[in-house]
Amino acid sequence: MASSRPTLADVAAAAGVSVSTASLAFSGAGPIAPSTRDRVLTAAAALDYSGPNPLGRQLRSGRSGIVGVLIGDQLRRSFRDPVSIQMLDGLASTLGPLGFGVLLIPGAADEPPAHLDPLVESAVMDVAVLICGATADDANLATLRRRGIPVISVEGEPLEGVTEVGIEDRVGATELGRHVLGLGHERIAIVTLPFDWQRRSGVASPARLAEIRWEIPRRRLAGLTDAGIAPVAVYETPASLVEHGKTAGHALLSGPDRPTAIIAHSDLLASGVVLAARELGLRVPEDVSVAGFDGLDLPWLAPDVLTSVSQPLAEKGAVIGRAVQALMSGERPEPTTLSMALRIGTTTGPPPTR
Amino acid sequence: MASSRPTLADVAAAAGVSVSTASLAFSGAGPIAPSTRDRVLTAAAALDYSGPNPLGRQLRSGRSGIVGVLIGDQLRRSFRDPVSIQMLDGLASTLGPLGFGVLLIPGAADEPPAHLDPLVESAVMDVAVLICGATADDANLATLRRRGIPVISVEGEPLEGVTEVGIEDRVGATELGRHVLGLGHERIAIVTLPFDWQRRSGVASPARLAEIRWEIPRRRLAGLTDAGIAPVAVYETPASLVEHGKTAGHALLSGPDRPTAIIAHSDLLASGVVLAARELGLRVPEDVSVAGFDGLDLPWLAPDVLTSVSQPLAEKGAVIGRAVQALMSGERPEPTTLSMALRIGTTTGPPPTR
DNA sequence: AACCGACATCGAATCGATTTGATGCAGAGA
DNA sequence: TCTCTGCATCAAATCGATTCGATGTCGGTT
Repeated sequence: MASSRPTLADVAAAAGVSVSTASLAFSGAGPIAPSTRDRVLTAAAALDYSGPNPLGRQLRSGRSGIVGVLIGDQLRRSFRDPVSIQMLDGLASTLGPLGFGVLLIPGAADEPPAHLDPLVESAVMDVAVLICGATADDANLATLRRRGIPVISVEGEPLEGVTEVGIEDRVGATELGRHVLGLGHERIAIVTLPFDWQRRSGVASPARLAEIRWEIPRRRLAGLTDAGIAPVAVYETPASLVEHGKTAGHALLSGPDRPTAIIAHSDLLASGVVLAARELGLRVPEDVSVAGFDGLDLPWLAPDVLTSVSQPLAEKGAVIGRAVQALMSGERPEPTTLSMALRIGTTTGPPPTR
Repeated sequence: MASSRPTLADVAAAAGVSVSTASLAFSGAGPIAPSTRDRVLTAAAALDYSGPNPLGRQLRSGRSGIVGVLIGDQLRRSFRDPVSIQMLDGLASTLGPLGFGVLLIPGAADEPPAHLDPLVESAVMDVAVLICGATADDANLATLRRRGIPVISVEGEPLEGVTEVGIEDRVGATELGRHVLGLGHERIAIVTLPFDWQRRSGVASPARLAEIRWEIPRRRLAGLTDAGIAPVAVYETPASLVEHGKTAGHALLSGPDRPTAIIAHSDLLASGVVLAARELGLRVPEDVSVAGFDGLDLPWLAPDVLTSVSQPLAEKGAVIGRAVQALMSGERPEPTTLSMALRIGTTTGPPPTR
């Protein structure tokens, strides 16, 4: 009593009212005389009571106000990608004012995860957001379903009972591809996001290209094919990081018959390619054109601006936030697909005349 | 019953045992006959029961398994800094296996925050971590104290009842300063982290230098002073971002009597300075030396390696994780101060001979 | 045969709040 | 004066689990 923190019952006793009345004084849900409320609040202040314990409230209401965000990768890697960060910021900004908190659930260090994440199994959450392109055989997804937690999937494949939020990246890729083709390029190479857990690094064989597991590289490659691009090489990277783009750029630009244009599946990869080109003494875009994906502002490339396809990251976060809200009010929100916009920068131009 | 999810009581009824026995079957805390446990687990599987509801467990135990991390800034800005990310990754990696989740609590968009963050006020958490250098007058800190939530403060000022985790950045700054002085530099400029909520941009006046509110720039400046550096200019930036470093670099290196060395309070700022120097046609380190703080790997500067003072970011996260664990077992963990290590890269050298 | 201890199981209290339905009281209308 | 209405208040049930203390049963010891 003296040692532990005061409870609503203590406050009610001190104010000389019942627990229910004290509850009403805090929640305001129900009729209460102003004088009584004041008395309760005064007693609470005197006891240094900091408001109703959220645990009790949660048990009663069945709501925790927590949105679990499954990163599907280690934070270290995932959060070096501004794409994740900006979306998460948009999400947190939308959710915060609604009283929701974001619980980070990082992926396992071993890939594919051998054991289920204990947090997915046991953490309290009202809604889960898979921000990593979920697939149907995802073990985490199965667990969330069993627990009865509504799921929002970002850029994943369409799944039964899951709210989708996506971007038109296939269309965006096609636009980007058409832009590059329109400049007159014929020898075009592609630097892709990882195909699966293997996260290989190197030029992908036709066999490898036929077994792309993850949705995002598949869609973006398909979009480029739609544009009519027949790449001279498709280079797979282990993650969307500058250094992997650099490695790919060196590999693609060092050999004979180098491509005149390189299209990367992310701006981070593309910026690595630009850096590699510069290191090799190649001018961008005079000697080689480079295009990316996402539409980020990359200060270290300035004054160059990457040609890219912009996705509305903050809006993506906001859309997810609204979907969370809708799920909490018992609605089944519609799947949303956000459009992308071609951004022509300074890193693409006509191919060199030889 | 049929509509809502099954509870432990339903499982117990189906298995023909009491609720307490069913609880024992799941928790394993107490003697139970293997046959009985099997019966309960079978009944649970038949009912599609996914294990005890964490809300109920939490109310009883008073523990939520959630660690609140107060970012103290917008995610967007804060997470563009690899320092925060890597530390957060270390923290999440340590906490995850212990069954703790990380709840992100972003700072308000308006600065200083006019209203209290509702999450600080009401979110469930066992421990709060202030990763942004807390000051004594922090409103969030007061709220957390009132709620009786133990607080861990990273790189903040020493505060009553708060567990400190810090780095020896004052000492590190001194080592870095000695290194630069030892090379023979006399005209040294400093690019600092923001002094307070105002987040000004530009050369700081002596008056301004006397009223630094935030701990980190104050300590790092003090460390450089300890080394015997009397800077020709101290340039304050609004945030630790590449573009702000670039702005500062342009301002400091464009005028007459430019400094021969620039020391920045973060690697991100320092890398901006390097980029600015390159844009101005200055060679690093032949024309100007640049040093940073944190010891990050910045792929876009390669093959250059920034001279810097490394802090053990992953270890910092791990130390915080262990402090959380200690606080949960009722101990009062000792404050920890991690040491830094001078890393001499390729961006510092002797001053140009004129 | 009486007793004791170990062990499995159960009933009931507990955690801290919300919420429903009941109660009491005051003022208005007949 | 009696009743009816409306409002403030309260007692008790509820949310879903954990845990303490009690009960019952069985085997073994003296």
